Amino acid sequence: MQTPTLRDVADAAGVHPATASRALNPATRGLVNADTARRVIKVAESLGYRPNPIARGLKTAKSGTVGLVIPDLTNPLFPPIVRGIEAVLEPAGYSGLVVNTDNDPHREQAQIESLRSRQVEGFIVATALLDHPLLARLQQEGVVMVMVNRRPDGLDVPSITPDDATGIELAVQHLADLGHTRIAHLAGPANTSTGVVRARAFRNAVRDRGLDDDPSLLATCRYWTEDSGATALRTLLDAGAEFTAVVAGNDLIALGCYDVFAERSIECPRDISVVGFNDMPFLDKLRPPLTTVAVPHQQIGAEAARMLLDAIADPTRPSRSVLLPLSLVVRGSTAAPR
Amino acid sequence: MQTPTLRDVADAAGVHPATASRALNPATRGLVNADTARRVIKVAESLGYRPNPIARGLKTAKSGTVGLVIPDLTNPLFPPIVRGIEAVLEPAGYSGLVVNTDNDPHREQAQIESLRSRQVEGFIVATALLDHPLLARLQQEGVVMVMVNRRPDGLDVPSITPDDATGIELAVQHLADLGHTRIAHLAGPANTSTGVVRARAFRNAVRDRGLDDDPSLLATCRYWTEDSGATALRTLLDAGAEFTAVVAGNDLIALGCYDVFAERSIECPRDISVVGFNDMPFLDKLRPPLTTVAVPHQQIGAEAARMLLDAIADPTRPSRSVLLPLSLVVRGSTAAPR
DNA sequence: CGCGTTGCTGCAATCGACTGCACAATCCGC
DNA sequence: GCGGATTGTGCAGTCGATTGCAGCAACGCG
Repeated sequence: MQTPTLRDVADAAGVHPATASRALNPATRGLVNADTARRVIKVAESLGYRPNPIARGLKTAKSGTVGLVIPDLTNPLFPPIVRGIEAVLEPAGYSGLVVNTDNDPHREQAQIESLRSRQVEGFIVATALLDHPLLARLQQEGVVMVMVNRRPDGLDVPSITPDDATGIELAVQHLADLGHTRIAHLAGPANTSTGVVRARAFRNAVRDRGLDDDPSLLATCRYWTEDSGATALRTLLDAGAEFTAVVAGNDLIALGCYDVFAERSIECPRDISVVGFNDMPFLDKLRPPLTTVAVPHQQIGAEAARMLLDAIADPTRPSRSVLLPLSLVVRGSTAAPR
Repeated sequence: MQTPTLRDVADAAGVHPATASRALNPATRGLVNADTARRVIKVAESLGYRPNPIARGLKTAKSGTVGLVIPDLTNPLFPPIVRGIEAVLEPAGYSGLVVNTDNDPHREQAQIESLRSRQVEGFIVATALLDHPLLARLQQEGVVMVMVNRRPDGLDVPSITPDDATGIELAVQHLADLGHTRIAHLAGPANTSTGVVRARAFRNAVRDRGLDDDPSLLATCRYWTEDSGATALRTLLDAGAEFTAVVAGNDLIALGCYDVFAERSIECPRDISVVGFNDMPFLDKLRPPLTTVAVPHQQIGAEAARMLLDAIADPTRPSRSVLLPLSLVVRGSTAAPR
């Protein structure tokens, strides 16, 4: 016999399947005589009974799965988030279905449709752009979801994001402490909330400290990539901007700076200091090791999963947004200006 | 109305649900009048009908999901493999459920049990140790699975692995061409097939080329980690072994070497050359950039998924094993010996 | 004209678990 | 010792799609 069914358990325990079902379900166990329940449970165990989630899902319209929508799993940012999510999902009896959108709206839509037809009970979305009609629609349809890392405009959705503003402040403060006064910022894409939030935080931080707040020290990257970072830095340099330090929108952009440094034999940190953002793995192996803002990715994932489970349990619960605190990891890419 | 059901489609098309079902299923469409089928399909489309995989799964005992068992998603080795897998699974209408085992046999067992109760139709396993009783048991029970990256002993399971032997040969050949004659090997753990295969390949390659085949030039790492790599290299160095190049069991072990170089002010590649294995991301950003053997991870994943789908379609199909070709990426960590 | 095919469609059961409702058994108080 | 309340269980229908079997119509052939 393959995996025993509820009926097998009921027969073996000498009760009706309905009774067995109630005995096995903690929520309805109270309806059953305690002795009977115990007996059923024992029989179920000895038979190695495992409820079939498919059958259960058919009746209850619950699948025990949630969709994880991320741009690209091979971006080192996301694996820790996914692990954090699964760490919470698993003990709750849920699993996550991961899909990659490559930031392509069509792909995203198709993937989300596919997940919905798979009856996922909710979504954790890491692909939110500032303006995101698809998510707005889902939201309207009452689909449960939680945003991580990004926060879309005008959408009342729970979100977990790092405290970008404070992170940027840490970076700027560190550079200011070292004596830098002309600090450039290579901002992330303007259509991502992360990009604009960090850029705004940068200007505020610079102003608050009375450092040079010069628009010519700001360049915006088209994508969150090394190449875009390199391009942005070249633009700044070619325009003749003068600065002794760079706050990069994220680590990949900072890596792009390293490429430009090599091209133009600029020495880091002697000529220019650089601070990244995210603390990707292996940054300490770079030469020089990259100073960066550490983001608790795993914790972000865990928090998001918890929030999603809450929302699934009670969809009327008002949406909260959580900002997670960051810290600066000082390594070798920052030093006092010459 | 929420998502329409088959019954809705049937009603709208004026046919019996059974007919609608047959019309919508390509495999049974032949049983239905072509006109009727066309009509049903059109109605289904206009209603936005999406079959409910849960209900379908209940009847057909198929879930459209497969389990992906990996040690740790945050290890940069795995994300590309997972993407490769999903790229193949998705168009076939399957999704992958990812679990992390952290190489803990208990956790692995629990995870696999959980996946089985979720009715996955097969497994892609990346955690295989050389001796793996659990997998042997599953195999006996007729569970469909495919192994990636590792090949367990005495288990007749399809597997996709990089052609480790050839990869190691490429590395050794490259070093020999540069003029190295005393080459050390920091082998991966002895309980992993990858570890022993590469170590064996190393000895053969060295012998074949008439280089020094000295047992004192071999150290085995306990784990596939930076720390283990560093420890192994220190052991070799402390024992007074003389060599001008190191072939590391993988990139992480090679990174461990970098740490030791920094500790003992050994200059790479001037004093010692290093070759890694896997071509993890961002290796080109190291100083010096790491020469390594590139493994087509995404392709490995894709191939594994294809094989698994084949095996699901026809479980009697004999198990094949595929070796994927590798290439050497020469960067800055190798040079001629002084 | 009658009988047997063929082709298409409908009926109803099924997968495994859940659940509203009815009914039986027990218990209580009076 | 009887009516009514309180448990505890069983019955049967349900979720949505699939499928073996039966039935019906049209058609061909003798």
